[in-house]
Amino acid sequence: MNEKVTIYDIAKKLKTSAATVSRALNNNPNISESMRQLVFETAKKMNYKQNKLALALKSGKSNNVGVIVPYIDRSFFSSIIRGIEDELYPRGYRVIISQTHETEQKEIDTINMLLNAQVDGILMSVSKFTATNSHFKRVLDNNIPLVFFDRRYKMKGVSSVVIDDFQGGFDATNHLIKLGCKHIAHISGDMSLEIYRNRYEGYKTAIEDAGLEFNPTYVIESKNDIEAGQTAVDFLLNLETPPNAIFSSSDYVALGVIQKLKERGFNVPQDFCVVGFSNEPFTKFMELTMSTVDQCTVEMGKMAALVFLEQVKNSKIKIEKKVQLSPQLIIRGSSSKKL
Amino acid sequence: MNEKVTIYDIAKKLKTSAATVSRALNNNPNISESMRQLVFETAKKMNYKQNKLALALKSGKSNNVGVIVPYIDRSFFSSIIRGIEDELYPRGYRVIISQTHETEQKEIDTINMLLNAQVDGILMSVSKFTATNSHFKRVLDNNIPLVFFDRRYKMKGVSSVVIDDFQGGFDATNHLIKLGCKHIAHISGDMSLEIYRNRYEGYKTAIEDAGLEFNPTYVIESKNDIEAGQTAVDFLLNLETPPNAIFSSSDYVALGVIQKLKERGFNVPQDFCVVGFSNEPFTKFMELTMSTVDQCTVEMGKMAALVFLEQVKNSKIKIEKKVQLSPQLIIRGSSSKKL
DNA sequence: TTGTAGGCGTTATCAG
DNA sequence: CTGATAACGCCTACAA
Repeated sequence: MNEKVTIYDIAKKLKTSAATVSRALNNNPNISESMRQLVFETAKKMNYKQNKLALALKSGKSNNVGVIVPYIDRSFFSSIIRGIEDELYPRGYRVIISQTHETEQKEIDTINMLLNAQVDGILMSVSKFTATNSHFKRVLDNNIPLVFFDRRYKMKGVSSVVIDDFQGGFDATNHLIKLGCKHIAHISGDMSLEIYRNRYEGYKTAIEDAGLEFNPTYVIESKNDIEAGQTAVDFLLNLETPPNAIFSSSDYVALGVIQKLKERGFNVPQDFCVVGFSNEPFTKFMELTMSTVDQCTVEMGKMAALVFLEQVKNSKIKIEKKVQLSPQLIIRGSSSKKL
Repeated sequence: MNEKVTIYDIAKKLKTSAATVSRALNNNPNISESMRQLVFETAKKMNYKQNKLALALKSGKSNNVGVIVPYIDRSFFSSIIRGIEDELYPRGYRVIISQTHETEQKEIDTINMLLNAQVDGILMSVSKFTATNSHFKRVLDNNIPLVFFDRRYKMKGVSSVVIDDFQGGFDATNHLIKLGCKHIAHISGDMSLEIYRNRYEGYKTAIEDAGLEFNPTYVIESKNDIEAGQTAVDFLLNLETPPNAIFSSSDYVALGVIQKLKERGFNVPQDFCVVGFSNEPFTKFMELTMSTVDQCTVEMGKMAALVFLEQVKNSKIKIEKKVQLSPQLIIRGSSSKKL
């Protein structure tokens, strides 16, 4: 029933021109106050809605930003997106979400679609299996801001927001050392990924700084799931000198670790301390709550949004901003013994 | 460096017209094969990207759909969104996300923005505090499909996808009855919300169908958090005839229930059975895993997307589709005793 | 202060 | 088969 009403319709009813209506609506100074009032009233009366599409075509700015993540239903990513949306919505930007399902092909497709859709910026976390970067270059060539968060692809001209994984690994390990643990093992994710290498480096540095012996057999590279944690424990406990603490770069692995430890009769944290990484929601709902490292996800999202906004503001200057947020060690039941 | 290339640029280079280029690119039959080839090649060579904005303005279809949820970082909503995106992306739709933070004002604002942005449809879960419906009417007046999922506002002409909350409540309670529990309490969320009333009705019906006595003092209305569960247990255990099982319409409340029960020396599930609702991720990571009712969130998202697509296809007919998905009772540790 | 005209990039219509 | 032209809705010189 409600056919779309345009500024022409308003102009016709007011026996004036579309230009006048446009000026009135945009609070252009060169217009009489009476006319402005009149236009506003009839616009409201006729239920006029500005067509942002036309505006976008004209101005070249869509006021849409694309956000690309592997999966939106991982708490880590959804809370980053929350931060982004919270920050960008009040500034009039709409957030377009896409998932890559961790495949490079979908990442490429998605970027092409977003480019076609004339987004004003792309904020993304790189898919695990991305090996090429020409699609990122294309974004840059089109002169639209590209901001990586968490997982980045190292290249020139791109800003990124990550947490200080080294610091996180260091803090977690150091906490275990302070608790009196002398034999601390580390279960890492895929070391070909920067984030896991950095957490590992933090671990190693903490060990060495404390004058403890670094033992390479205490370092296990594994998948990020519960089973991997269980398997790792079985392996570690069979060593000649088994560890009495574990820092895991994944909360899921840490969960498997705790399960297996209990199964084998250990008391956590009295006999054995465990610290995970990510502050997944479940870590605080467990019977024995888990110590972990919080990655400030909402904060990370907000920061990514702010970096984007800054680039938009200074569109002439090419900024390459690297923001590194400090992770937050959260001490809970799995590593709280007092010695 | 890479200035935007349009079909005019291609036409110029090929000394032909934009119309021809457009036809070639769109595989219009009225064009010579040689021309088509030539256009495709040079388009690729010049790195041409179709401007979807212009197309959208021309066609009136933006190929964007708006999705509105209270908060994107709740696992319930993010996995619905995942379902929506998975379904819509391959069909060329992009998904615009916004959060209402459970306020009606932001819901209204968001709908206005999305309308201005000429979205082709709106899929949403109504904010808890929404009391009016004129913004929904506006969507309908603009003739764009509106699909509610989970929380709906009862009104004519709007499709919705919900789960059968009655069934969920019934199944959960019936499961407890079959386990031999005779005194089953129910902790409900805000009864002014349809979903909680329905779960309650399911509970009540199961009790009565089994020939057990329905006891109104066993029904508690509370907030959806851990503390509320703890408080409720304290209250229930002080009754003359305390219950020996609880069906909670929230997993968080159920978690508080289990915590408090253990604190007071009960063994779950031997002395006391508990079933929650929602299948929050943490329920399967707890030491004592929790029985709950899964709401098929990804499925719900997919279904909402399909209902939208159907409405787009038959745009002349006004469809008002009510889809009700069956919830899935998941039996885990907190209610698994054999009698 | 107001109106006219042109253009943003496409596609559709109508001639040729 | 191909080319000009109008139109989608808006903004903005430029002219009046």
